[in-house]
Amino acid sequence: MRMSRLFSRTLRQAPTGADSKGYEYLLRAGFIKQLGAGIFSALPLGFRSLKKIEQIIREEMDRIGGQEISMPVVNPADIWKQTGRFYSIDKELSRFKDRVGRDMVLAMTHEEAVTALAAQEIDSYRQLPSLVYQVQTKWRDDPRPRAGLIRVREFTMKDSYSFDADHEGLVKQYERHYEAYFKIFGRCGLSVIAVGSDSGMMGGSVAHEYMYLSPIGEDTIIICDKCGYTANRQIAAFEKELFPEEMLPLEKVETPNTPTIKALAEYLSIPERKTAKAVFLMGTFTGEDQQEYQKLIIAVIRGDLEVEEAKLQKAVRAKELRGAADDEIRACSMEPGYGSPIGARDCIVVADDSVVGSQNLTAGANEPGYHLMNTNYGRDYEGITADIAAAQEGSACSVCGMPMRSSRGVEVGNIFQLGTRYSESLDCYFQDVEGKRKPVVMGSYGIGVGRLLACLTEEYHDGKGLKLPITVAPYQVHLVSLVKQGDEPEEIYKQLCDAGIEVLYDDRKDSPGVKFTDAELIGLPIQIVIGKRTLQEDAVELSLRGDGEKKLVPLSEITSVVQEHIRKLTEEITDSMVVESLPPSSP
RNA sequence: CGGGCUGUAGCGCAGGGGCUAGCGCGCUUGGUUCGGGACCAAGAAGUCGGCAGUUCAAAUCUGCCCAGCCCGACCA
Repeated sequence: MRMSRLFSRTLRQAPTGADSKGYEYLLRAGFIKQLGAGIFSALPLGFRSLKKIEQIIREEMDRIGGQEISMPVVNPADIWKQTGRFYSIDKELSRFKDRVGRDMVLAMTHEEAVTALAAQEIDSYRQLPSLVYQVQTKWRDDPRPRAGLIRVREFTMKDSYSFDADHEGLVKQYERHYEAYFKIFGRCGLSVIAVGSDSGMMGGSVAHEYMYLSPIGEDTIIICDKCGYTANRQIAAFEKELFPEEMLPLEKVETPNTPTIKALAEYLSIPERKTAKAVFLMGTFTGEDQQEYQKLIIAVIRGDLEVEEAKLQKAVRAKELRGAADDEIRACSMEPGYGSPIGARDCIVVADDSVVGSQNLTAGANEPGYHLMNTNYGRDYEGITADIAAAQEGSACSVCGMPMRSSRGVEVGNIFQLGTRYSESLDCYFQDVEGKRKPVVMGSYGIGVGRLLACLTEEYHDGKGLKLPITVAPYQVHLVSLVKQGDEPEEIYKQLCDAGIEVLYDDRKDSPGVKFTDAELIGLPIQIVIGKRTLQEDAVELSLRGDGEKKLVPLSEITSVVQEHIRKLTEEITDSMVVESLPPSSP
């Protein structure tokens, strides 16, 4: 491609709002352009990178037996009603009516569509196992898009769906994906870790997320360096130290101006672990009649711990949680800042293991300025008991007991064992060897293509611009011509193209400085400079992005030398690839 | 959805009741230059986010709306 003809251009200054370096360079190098909040166009350079990522994904999906298909972005709402997600998902799912008034949705994922499709195609065990995938646009009306391509509303996703006759089959396909994903990310040059995750709105039991560890990530990952346990904090287990004691009688004490655990512990001179904290949330539930209703939830946890809302939401099976307002708390006979489940009414009490296993905790008296000492679960109040505590930096690993660390991560892929939830509700059944009708056992597997590119640009840049790995860079070679006369540049360009090498050829009439700066900004892995000086020696200058080392290459050897570099650079990526297998004891 | 900030030329910004709305970069034309964001000259380009109001007069003041960004809520 000639740069004089390139549709996009580079920007000297980043548009405002480009807060991360990766995003800034994507914009400045002319890879992407924003159209609206969380809505982006891919320009030629960005589009080429995205295509390369997709190609890698296709190859690895094909390798594990995937067959590519394409499913519609617009779905009739019926199938979403049948699985219940039309009702259970909030505004993130965009709905509209067609001209006849039929309910339609913009697919945010394709479990419904693929299950409806499989229901028509699959009727015998002989057709199983099966695996289909697509690279398709998704729309999710995220309440707050941000961070460039990391969190957008419209995006491209590779989603695959496995169909099996039984759970063992599903596990096999799941394992294959588990490894294939490491190959995909590895070939792109991104190191990720797989962590156990919450299955969220997908339902199902086992799920993993692939995390690119970075401070810009919005997920918190808990990692045990000792034994290798990793999990999203939303489900991360940890060992809680309990403090069992003989129960003592309740005692009401005056505790002015102590609405927080910290203030209370200081006022009474007791450690925070001797207190019970009440966290009030309003949960949205769907009743048996499909009607939504709200109910206050009081989560009780030991004062030295924090509530993990995802765990809590799971424990109470709420569709949604939000912080409760003060008057909503008072409506249930409790007092914000001095609250406890003792004396509460019309609400759901959830007690963390920590308050079940530790006695004589100081909790609110539901009266401003007063607390109760020696409250005890079971004697003074009851409710659902569960682990609803958030693991933190330093929490003890539930497997080996060592202190764990926490890290931020970006979720670039996920895999779910769905089971039969979708096949049952959409009537996707097959006949087994014995002629018995059974629901197909399904798995669902996603990779965010744009998000992956965003992570790659976060990982691969320096002060001057991008330096994407050769496997995903839009072109392999940046050919910079500094000479105004002679046919050499055109000949070299043609020669490289004819050899099947991907070349971005800077044939513009700009000054050398402009060309060098743009070459660094776009950051293609191999850079070739043709100058008067080099031509006098019948050579060009070749350098690799990042190492700054320049060497002269004779004109006659350019193609072979470039091919050798491409081979080596590609090899370096594949050599450093680490493919892990699904740990046998995984959740 | 709550809180905050910002909308003026392609990008980055200045101007903040008064007469033809500016600057840098970019763009166009001509010339010079030619290995690290060159120089000279001449140009093109903005209904100042929208609507309404106040005023003799609004980019400027007020209200409403829209859009984008940041924090939070939220989120496969």
